[in-house]
Amino acid sequence: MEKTYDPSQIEASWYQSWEESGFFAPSGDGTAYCIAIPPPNVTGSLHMGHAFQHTLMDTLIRFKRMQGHNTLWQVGTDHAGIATQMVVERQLLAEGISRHDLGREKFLEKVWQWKTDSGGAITSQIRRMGSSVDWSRERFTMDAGLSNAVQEVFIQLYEEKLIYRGQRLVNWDPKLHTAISDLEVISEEEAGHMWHIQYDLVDGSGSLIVATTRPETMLGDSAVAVHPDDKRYKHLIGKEINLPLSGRTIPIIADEYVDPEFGTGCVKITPAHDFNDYEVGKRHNLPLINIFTVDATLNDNAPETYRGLDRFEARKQVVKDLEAAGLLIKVAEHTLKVPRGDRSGVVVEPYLTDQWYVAVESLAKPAIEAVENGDIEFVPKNWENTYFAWMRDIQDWCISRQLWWGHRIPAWYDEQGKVYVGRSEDEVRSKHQLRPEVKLKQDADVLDTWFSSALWTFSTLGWPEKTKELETFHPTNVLVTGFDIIFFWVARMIMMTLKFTGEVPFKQVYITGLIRDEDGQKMSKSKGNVLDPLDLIDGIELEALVAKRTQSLMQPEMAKKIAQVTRKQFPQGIPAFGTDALRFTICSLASTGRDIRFDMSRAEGYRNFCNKIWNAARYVLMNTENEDCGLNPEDDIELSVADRWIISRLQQAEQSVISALDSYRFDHAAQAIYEFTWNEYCDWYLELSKPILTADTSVSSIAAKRGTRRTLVKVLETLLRLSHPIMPFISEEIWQRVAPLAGIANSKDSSIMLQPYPVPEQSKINVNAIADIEWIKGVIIGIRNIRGEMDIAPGKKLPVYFSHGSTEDKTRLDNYRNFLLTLAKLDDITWLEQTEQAPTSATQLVGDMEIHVPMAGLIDKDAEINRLNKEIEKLSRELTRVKDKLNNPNFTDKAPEAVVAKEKQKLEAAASAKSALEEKLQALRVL
RNA sequence: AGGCGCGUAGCUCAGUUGGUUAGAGCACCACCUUGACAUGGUGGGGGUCAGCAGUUCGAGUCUGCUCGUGCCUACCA
Repeated sequence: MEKTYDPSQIEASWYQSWEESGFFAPSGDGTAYCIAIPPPNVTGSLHMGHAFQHTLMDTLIRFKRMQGHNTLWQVGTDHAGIATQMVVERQLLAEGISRHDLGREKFLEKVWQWKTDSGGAITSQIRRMGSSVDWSRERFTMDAGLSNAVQEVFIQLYEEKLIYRGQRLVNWDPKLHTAISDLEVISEEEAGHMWHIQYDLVDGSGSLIVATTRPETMLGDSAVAVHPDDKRYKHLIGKEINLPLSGRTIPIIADEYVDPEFGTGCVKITPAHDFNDYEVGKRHNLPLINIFTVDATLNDNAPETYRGLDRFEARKQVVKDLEAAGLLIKVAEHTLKVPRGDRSGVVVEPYLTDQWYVAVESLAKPAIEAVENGDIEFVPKNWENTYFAWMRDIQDWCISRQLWWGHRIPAWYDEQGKVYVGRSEDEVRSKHQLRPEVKLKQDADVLDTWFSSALWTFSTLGWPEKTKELETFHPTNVLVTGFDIIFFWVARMIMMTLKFTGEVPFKQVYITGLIRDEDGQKMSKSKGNVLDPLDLIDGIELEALVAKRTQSLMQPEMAKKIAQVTRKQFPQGIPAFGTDALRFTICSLASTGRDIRFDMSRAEGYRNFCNKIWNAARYVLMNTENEDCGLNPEDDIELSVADRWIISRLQQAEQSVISALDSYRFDHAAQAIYEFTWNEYCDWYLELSKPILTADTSVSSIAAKRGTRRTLVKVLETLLRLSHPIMPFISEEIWQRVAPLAGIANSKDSSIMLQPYPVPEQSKINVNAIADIEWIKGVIIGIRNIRGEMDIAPGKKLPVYFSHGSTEDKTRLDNYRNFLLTLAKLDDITWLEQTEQAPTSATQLVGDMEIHVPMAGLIDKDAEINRLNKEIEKLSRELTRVKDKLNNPNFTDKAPEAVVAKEKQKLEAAASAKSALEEKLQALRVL
């Protein structure tokens, strides 16, 4: 093996080998365990959020697979209607073509082409993450099977009147020319103005001042509203006013909606261009005057001078004209929430159109109950509140989009506009007995992308067919996703799946936090702080990183700043950490219920951890390959205290990892593996194995060497299996070499990923061995402490004396002398009986036993006095604290006996340690 | 306006049902290239657990308030 772990060397081939061997497919044995991947955009690329979620899902899947479950990780991609269509349209635009120039059919061909060309990127990136998804079952939301499911669902909902067509105000995106759902509108505060406009009464008896943030919409006003109880305006209710600029007269109406405290207490009512005004208009039977075209330019309902103007141009013109007419009373600075389309970024208009809706109320009810009664459980649980809050106030879902890329709505219209819904035009004709001369035209719209996503767990398993997969793997076990799509996706999945399968889509929902950069900022292209998981795996040069981050920015003027920041943050570029280190980092950061700041230094630390495992394996192989590892049951085997100890600790580590993974505490699982591997196996066990393996057979028998080799190999082999779900590549690479030494037959078609997951055995935990090793560690650490504090060279061999020891200490010394000599680098240990006096020394305590390192030329008296003083002071502080506690009758009376006993023990230990050290101090002082 | 979080070492974070002297990694200081590993070893320094009050024998942990901070939902023209 190479001296240094190099992920690029080992990660390249394993994935392909696993995939080709069909290891990712369900085994067919055991209880089913299934995760449906949140389908990424087919033409997208992997970002940190994916890397994060995929790591967690793969860890679960590999864990369950090794535990013997029949696991399926269902993979697939989403057609991502608007996003994909926009990309292709942008490409066409670069050639000077619009989609309308091409026509629907040709355009769709282009999109499919683009999907074929670029759709492989995301799937190959998923592979790089090591994700053990079943590629043989890969699905796409627009493939035939899923499209069929979409159609069936649409038709059934329509027939049950749960899908309907209606005319109402929707959020209209004037750039994309489509309706979007409430969820796709992002409202953020922006600086704007509040214009105060004077509307004169028709009878000339006075005027009203109306305050508005959108003066241009006054061209579509149908009324002015005041609060019915507002004394200032009560007498004006029912009167008519002259609407400036448009020559119309509109009434003054009274409506509770108006807040008399806000603005002037008079509100202009524009039912066709404001959601609230729309409701007011309905209550008062006001006419809807639509003044916008689909582009949000002014249409023929506006006075002639404004026609054709863009809405913002029109606003300027209206303000100017009002000013000229002396009707503009005041302009005030005003911050307001501006609704923008999440894809286009342009201001969305409330716009009156015909759209298709899902009536969600009856679907929402069982979906709420499923979470209330625990059929579906959110992890962490507090997300259930978010879910309930939204579901209990859910609005009908606008599912039609005026796009071309997507599932076409299976509805046809005759020339009278009558709607027929069915699987095809033929079916519609025969079902409704339409004569051939009746002309039918299919609805031009497509469905919201999330409509097909909502069917994901069951449509991918073959629904509406009653497939074996559906029966076996549905409901799926857990959905791993971000909180940002709880409404978009999770809630809608729950509703649709309950409706069509009678089952929940998943039993648990694990909600991950958002991945942020080191400064806690959201990663975004426009901020130039995006980390590409592939760059963390493979590494990237600074110049390439800068180029990548500054390429094709929406705001090119940001490029300079982004380059600057990037150069400062990554002066050396990003080193290659490898997939395993990235995955381990992700797991260790994945504590529940909070966002994650991605910290590069953590990744570096875990890359080092991989190197540590790698080198531990080198050591083990070096000592076991071509050696007798005790596999022959005929041979005598002797296990050392270290062997028994590490086996005990391994059981405990296994238990920790398993219970952590069972409760989605990936951070705890990672930590347990890290600590066991580094702090116990490497730091202590490997060191303890050295004296056994190198000693003369008169000191360490053949059977003992065998036992230690066997333990070295077996523990490592188990540790690899324990780590495999988090670190699939390095564990496989090393396992292939180690497994035969551990007596596990492996061949080319075998893999660690098919091996059983470790099962802790209580009977293998040896408490005596644990106590003995603690003693050994205590002695060694005590001596090392003296070395460190006294500046004694680490290589310098020391003589030491033990005094005031018990018979147990004596036995341990007799048994473990060799460990102590080697690990503490001693040349001799002298046991002193109670009556014997140690030479002048630096002293450490292990329990009541004293360890003495003679000063003789090595140790500075004053330094030792200082060190003792420091220790004694520490003990004094503790003594005071414990004494106070025990002197408090409230404590001794009320605290549980065990707690009190513990405190008493503490008191005794501290007191005796303190007096022992004080004695030493005294002795030194009189010297 | 409502809701949900967060605030623990210089930084990023753990800390189960309240119970040793509050932990880890990175960073820092000193010493060390010893035969797995300098992507390493050994030793060490560093925290008023945001603040205040309360409950309790005992609070990082429970309650209330305050401050700071992040997000979500709904919105007043």
